[in-house]
Amino acid sequence: MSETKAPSNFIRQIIDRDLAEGKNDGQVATRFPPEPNGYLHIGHAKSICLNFGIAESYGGSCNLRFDDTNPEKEEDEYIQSIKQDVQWLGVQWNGEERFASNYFDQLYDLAVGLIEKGLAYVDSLSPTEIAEYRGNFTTPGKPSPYRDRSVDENLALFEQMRDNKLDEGEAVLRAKIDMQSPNISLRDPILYRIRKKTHHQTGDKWVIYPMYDFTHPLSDAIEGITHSLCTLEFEDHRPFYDWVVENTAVPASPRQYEFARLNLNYTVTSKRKLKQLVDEGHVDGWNDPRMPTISGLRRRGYTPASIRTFCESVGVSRADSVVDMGMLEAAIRDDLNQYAPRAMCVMNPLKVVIENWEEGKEESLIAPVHPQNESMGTRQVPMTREVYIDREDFREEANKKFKRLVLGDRVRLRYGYVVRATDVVRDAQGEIVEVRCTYDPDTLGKNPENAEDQGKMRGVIHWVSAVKGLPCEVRLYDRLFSAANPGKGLEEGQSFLTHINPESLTVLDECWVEPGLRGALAETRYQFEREGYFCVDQDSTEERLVFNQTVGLRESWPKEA
RNA sequence: UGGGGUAUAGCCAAGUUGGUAAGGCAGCGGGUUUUGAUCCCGUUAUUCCCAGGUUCGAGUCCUGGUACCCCAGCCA
Repeated sequence: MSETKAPSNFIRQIIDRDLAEGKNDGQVATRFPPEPNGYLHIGHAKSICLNFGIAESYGGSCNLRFDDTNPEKEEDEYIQSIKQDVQWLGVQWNGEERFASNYFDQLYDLAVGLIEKGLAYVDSLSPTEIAEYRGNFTTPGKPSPYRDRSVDENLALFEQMRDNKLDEGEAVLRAKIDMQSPNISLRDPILYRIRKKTHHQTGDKWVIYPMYDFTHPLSDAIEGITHSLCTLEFEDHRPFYDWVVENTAVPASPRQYEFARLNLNYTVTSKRKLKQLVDEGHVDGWNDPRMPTISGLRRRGYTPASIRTFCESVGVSRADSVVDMGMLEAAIRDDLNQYAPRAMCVMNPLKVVIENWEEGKEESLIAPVHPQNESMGTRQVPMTREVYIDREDFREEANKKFKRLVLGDRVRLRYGYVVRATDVVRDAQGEIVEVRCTYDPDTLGKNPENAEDQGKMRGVIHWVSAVKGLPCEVRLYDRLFSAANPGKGLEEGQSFLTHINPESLTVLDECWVEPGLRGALAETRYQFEREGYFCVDQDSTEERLVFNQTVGLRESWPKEA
């Protein structure tokens, strides 16, 4: 996964130092711990690349662990999709996938241990009372009247919680730390709550579930994780993470380190918002090609390698940042440019008739599959009297900067002959429906000798035979949101949804692609020359190909063309 | 407002004990080119949030400010 040396970042420096000091017996163990409550997105890819990348370069291991402590939000569908996405990204987790729920028995015992040490108690305050007693930023919390229950009473009550003798909200188990702490997450954080809900892994075995803050350090310790990497918002929880590790009988002392989560402009990377886009039908599912989900990027045509190099290029730091979408696009262009087979596809067809080309004559032109990689071989492109070119590639008149077909001037049909536009045919509305041309038979593989006398030679354009080409559908995508930071700067009551770009999807259903692509399988990627990178969509059929535009080619146009 | 963090180019981001600002993306100029692509060459911070201070020397140390982010779920 790393041809290049992984770049320096503060986490690698910490690990280097730990190793130099002989910590953890020289071992490095990380984990990627998603909650199965949604699909993975590009932000998770950053975490995956970080955790698995570190494990790989230090000869360590990385576990895949589902943080499944809240049966209310989780589903098996998400577990399956997460496993598939992680695999697709090309990393391999250590052994079988783990579940925090695998440790529920141990966690329960550890909680009992805390009660026995007088470090945890059952609180019978109501949820609203607990919030009131917690205080706020300026007001310290105050102790619950139940804070000083005896160990025996706590033990009995916790058992009642577990044995389904109490109702939801009637009691919680809390750590006894410091209700006055300026760090609110230390004001007797809740360890267990009652949730009478069937769990996707443990079924109805439990009616009490441990909280993330209690579960995570223990799961890490149980699995022998050495470096537990999470995002910045958990910074305030680190003292409690350490408290849990110190005060329970666990076999290891993992350490938590926080890094800044990935933000991309013109999109959202919050599970809540992505779920809303799906649930309300603003997009066509989690794998809609406009979604920043792993499955969406995949369907869009992104490769695992491009996502990995992107993650490497954005680096890992503790500074809040918003990465430009252009970086992601640069990564996929760079990857695909190297090996994507080239093909010609006309998306807005305009018929061209070559008047001096014999009726019915067909010629097979030879074109390289890749201009810089001869080993990819050649392909055959049929040439006929009638071909399609893109409407954008023809103008009745244009200045010299326009390097395409202009009435009276010449242009090369890529891999074929030089043609000259002689006339146009219009329909009743006056719209051009056809361009009449002549071709120079002596220009295959060589340039015309007569310079300007037949009109200016302007450039090279792509085309597809009107009789041999394959009709197809092409889906063009634009950014999902029209604002760099969706939802920002709006009035009260407006949500990020008001920034959805109404033109994020354009379906072109009268496109023509060269016949060699017949039968191409879903996810096959091409560069449509002069247009961009495209991949075959899963909606394709034998009869009709459907392509998704992954990304356009880089464009450097003279300003006033 | 109490606590915890972060500030280096348009966007990410390196910068080890203070020694004279990496790299990528984007941009700009030029060359090659049967893709306005690719590739190649060159260029882009006298300056590191601001103000003082220490020092022969500060992005790195000290002092004081400013801006932004996170925390008051029985979510993760």
